[in-house]
Amino acid sequence: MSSSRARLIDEDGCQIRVVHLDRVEKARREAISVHELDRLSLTYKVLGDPNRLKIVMALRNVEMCVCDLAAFTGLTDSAVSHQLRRLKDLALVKSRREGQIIYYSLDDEHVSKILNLGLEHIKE
Amino acid sequence: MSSSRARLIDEDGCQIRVVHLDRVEKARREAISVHELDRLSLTYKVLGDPNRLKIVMALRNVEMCVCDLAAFTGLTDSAVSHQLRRLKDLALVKSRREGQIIYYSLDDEHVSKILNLGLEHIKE
DNA sequence: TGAATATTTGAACATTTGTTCAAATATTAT
DNA sequence: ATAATATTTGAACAAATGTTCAAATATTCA
Repeated sequence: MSSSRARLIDEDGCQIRVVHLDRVEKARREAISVHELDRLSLTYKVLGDPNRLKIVMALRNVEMCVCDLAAFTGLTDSAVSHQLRRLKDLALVKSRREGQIIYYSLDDEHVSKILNLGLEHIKE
Repeated sequence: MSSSRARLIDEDGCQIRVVHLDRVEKARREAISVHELDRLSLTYKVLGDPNRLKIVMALRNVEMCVCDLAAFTGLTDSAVSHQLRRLKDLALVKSRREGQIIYYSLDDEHVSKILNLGLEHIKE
């Protein structure tokens, strides 16, 4: 029997109930760092809003500026700009300036791959 | 020149400023449905919380029960159960009962692929 | 049956989030 | 310079979110 019921003392010294001690320890050993976990969850979170996702989906096909995205989403320029900043902070989109206009596009191939996998998943 | 500045009348009949009309129309043509957009954003949103993500990451390797996940995450059983329900509602995890214990695991290959891509992305 | 364990549920609360509005910045054209 | 356009910024507010707590289910074991 590879996993059996057990008890475990956690960081605070409190005894906590555990069913499969070996599994919990394995999970702890293989866990990513808190920093990576936070970064990864922020990455998904930023895709987890319909309007931001709509923006990102649009950028799969073409480079667009704030005005374009505002027209497409029905949001104000300001709202789009706020959302683009969050997307850029997490390296999901990048931008380049051409005169007054700033063009946004997806940051790299990972982003469109994540979107495609998500689409496949919901279409089952 | 494939795209030039233009104006556009939106659904409300309001004139809205647009820089690249052709791009906006292309984005509109190629947009997924509102239903799909909502479902997709919910899928990412559910991964967008550190504790839920920690749960999902743990389930990449082993099947675990609520107690195991509570021990691993440091959350109460109740909190884990609430989060698992959300994950299950969006088909990110599935469960099977064995006596009193309910074992949770990832729903399908898409989920671990999305996690791997996300990890690759943040590690650049 | 009744006690013990594992999990779920719903309401309540504090925190976080997305949008709006007004004002600021940056670039181009006159 | 000044005006016009494109975008950004910060504060404020309503709405959504995650956790807690207490109580309810579900299953097993004696």
